Amino acid sequence: MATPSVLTPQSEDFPRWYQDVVAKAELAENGPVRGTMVVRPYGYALWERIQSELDTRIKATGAQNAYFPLFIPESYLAREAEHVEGFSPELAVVTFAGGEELAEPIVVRPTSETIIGECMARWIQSYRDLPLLLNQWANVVRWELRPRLFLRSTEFLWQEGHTAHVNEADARAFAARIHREVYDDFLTNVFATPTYLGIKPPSERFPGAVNSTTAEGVMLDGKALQMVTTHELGQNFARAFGITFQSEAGQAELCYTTSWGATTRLVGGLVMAHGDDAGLIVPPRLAPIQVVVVAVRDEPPLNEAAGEVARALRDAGVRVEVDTSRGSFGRRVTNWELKGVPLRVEVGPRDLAEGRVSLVRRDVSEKTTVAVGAVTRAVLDVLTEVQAHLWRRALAHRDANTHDVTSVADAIDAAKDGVARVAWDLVEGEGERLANAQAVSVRCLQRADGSVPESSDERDLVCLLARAY
RNA sequence: CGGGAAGUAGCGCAGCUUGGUUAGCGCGCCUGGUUUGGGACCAGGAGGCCGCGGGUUCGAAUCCCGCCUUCCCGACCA
Repeated sequence: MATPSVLTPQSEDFPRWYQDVVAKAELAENGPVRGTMVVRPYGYALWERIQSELDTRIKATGAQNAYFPLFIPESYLAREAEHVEGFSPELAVVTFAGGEELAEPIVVRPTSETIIGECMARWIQSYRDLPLLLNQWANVVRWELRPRLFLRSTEFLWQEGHTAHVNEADARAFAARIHREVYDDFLTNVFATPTYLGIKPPSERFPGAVNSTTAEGVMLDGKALQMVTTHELGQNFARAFGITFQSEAGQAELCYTTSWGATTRLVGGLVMAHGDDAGLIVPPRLAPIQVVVVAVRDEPPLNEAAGEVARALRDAGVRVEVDTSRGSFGRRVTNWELKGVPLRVEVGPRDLAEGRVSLVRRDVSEKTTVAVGAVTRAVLDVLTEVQAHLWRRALAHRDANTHDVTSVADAIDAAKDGVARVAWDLVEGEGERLANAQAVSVRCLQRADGSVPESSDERDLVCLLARAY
């Protein structure tokens, strides 16, 4: 079963391979304005699955969805000094509308802390109104100099959570909960992507945050990708927007706020975390199509059998599709492999004669046969195994590409094609500058045991360095 | 935004150096037929402001200028 080469091989040119997958799996294409992206139906189906899984988890924490405007008065951003400084270079600003020059320029949201902060200030009166837990699904715009589909686009889709709390401990605990129960749980159990959980060094923090967490994935080429992030915003935005509450004791106090997000970048991460030279590989629990049933020939008995198998699987809760397209068998198979459907059920004349069907896993070149009556059980088992195998494989890849080192020079060297782990004390300051000069950055800080620190002031932290998307 | 490469049919490309009939090829697409267990074959067919704008010229895909877009490498970022 030699796999025909329809893509640039990863080993030949990884960025080219990535683009080929995005194009040939029909995930997305470039829009007419630089940096914009047309997300095609299959790419959007992947995003909808991501949305659905995250949204369920977000709501389980008590957060509620709402929607805030795309347009934000420029003056809002200016109220938080670091925030405006951080985002100014990538803002799209509307200065002309309705046929005339605007009195005050309007910013297209790069993120919504400011406009939501202004609402929070009005909505929160008393400690009884806290915590206030909001989330929105929206598009945002950050003018990108070097766009890449999904990984870095000028307009992208995301979820942004925004919360307000009575004190620092509550805010910190909630951000940590989101990091763990929403993001890490999703990345582990659905996305099958092991990450390094940690906090960002001060240099990489969100503009206006006092602390940012990250989950850094290790892609197949050894580069790191920030998959998700949470921020403790301290009282910075509360101060800027007057987000105050009356305490139990009757005192006016400033809230502590958080924000946290996951973006369409995850689709790019999916491609680069699990794909191979035949295309995308989607973990079963994420896959919009978990099983495709392919009749080997376009003949009534085969089509009927394929339809029956699909019906049984659908009844068992499997997301299944029957391939009813014309064209040669090989062509159709190749297309499903490009799209990364985790399991293919083939129904051919020989199968039918023997009362069985063939199962072909996408993650490994392995074909098995199973009696028609046992298909559902077998498919469920195989999907479970594929999910587990993708996790194990990605974990092994992450660990094999992570190297413990004891000097800045070795760290920079090891980070050229992988992740370097080294004491933060060695790197902080001059070492970080040296690394940055070589396109290597500090991806996150962890405690020595790999757990997530509460702040970068903790002693004896380690840092992970890598090249990053 | 700096350095490099490139824009010709849906995709990949040739043609440009040396301006001149009707702008070609492969894949894909449409029609008909034969096929079908890993990208099938035959025949017929459709599809082009040659990236956009300006200039030179009797005449521009081809020469000149400007702009836009894409890709690679850097600085900024989820």
